[in-house]
Amino acid sequence: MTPPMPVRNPAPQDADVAGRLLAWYDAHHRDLPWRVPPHELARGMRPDPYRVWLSEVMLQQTTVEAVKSYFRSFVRKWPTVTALASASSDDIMKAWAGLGYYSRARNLKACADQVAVKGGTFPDTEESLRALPGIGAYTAAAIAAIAFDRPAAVVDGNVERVVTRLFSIATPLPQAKMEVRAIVEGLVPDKRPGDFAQATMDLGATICTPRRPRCMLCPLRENCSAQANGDPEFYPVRLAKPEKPLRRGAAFVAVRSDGAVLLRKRPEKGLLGGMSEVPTTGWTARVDGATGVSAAPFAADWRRAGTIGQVFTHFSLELEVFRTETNAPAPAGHFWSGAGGILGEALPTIMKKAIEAAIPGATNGKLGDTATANHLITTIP
DNA sequence: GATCCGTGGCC
DNA sequence: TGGCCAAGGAT
Repeated sequence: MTPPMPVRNPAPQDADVAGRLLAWYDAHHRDLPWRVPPHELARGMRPDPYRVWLSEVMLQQTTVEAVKSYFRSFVRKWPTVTALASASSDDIMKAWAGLGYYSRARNLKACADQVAVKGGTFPDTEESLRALPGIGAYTAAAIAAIAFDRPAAVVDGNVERVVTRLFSIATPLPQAKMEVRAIVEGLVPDKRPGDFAQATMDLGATICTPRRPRCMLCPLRENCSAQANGDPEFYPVRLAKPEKPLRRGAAFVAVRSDGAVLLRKRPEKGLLGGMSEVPTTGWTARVDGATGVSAAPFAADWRRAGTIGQVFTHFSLELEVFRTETNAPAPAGHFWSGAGGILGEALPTIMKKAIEAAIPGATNGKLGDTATANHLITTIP
């Protein structure tokens, strides 16, 4: 595919892009649990930096819908950054389980600790925020703009899409990032920079969507180069992604008569770092080390319970699940989950799937039926 | 700069 | 149905 012929239209930087976006935001902003809407800001209300920070970290590469319930749960459990700092890493990992990218939870705790030591007050500049664990260029700019009213250039995936369309930027991402940033820096208004950032992201989420953008409803359509060219969906151009290799392994679900499940903790760093898991074979390669019951944590009457799968960021995984019942003490490095089941444990989704395959109903609906149906592989050779 | 890091919804 | 993508960060 080739980019459409550029069409001359009023240059976006000469239009009052920020003014139009803010007016649109006043009328069409989304109501979100962590957001202070424009009419309350106008009455002098200020966002709580803790809630802004928490929501921004949760929203990294994660959809708004997935974040909502986790955000509510976190602020109910830990209303302030000091309260969060007082929590154990273990409790934070448990509360984060299912949201993904678990290094975020570890960095969340590290960041809360640092802020708590300084009296529980977040720094209020982009640079000082950027120095905290888990806060990169995007998150620092977002907190600075939204919580502290600083004219920071907030560039996320939404903004990249809006800007590459507005200016017909055919340079592939992520190569075009610097160009996009420079443009945004020129667009940020002195007043209401936080609302401007949120307005741009809301526009990207509801109007300037990846597929089938609703250009007829867009406040910027008159100045959008891609719209004038007739193919906004062409942008942004992205580099092709490498295909995901398939890895295989086996998972062992040992069930005690009181319903407890044998677990162990994964290393702090790396894939699913710091989370719990049922014992498994290795699965760092396509066929990794010991296979089948020879890799079980102890000899027992292991019965096949099915095969589960999950697609991770850079590989796909299939695990053959084995189950046994035993009341033996936990082997070294292992522990029995709380009697009655595994609810509340820091289990990533793939591990909940494994347990669900071995003990139907064990995850008590915390693993969606749809997800279970989509990933349970019933045809076993 | 390239690679590693989850999950769920969408068409 | 599977590829795409979402308010990215760390190394």
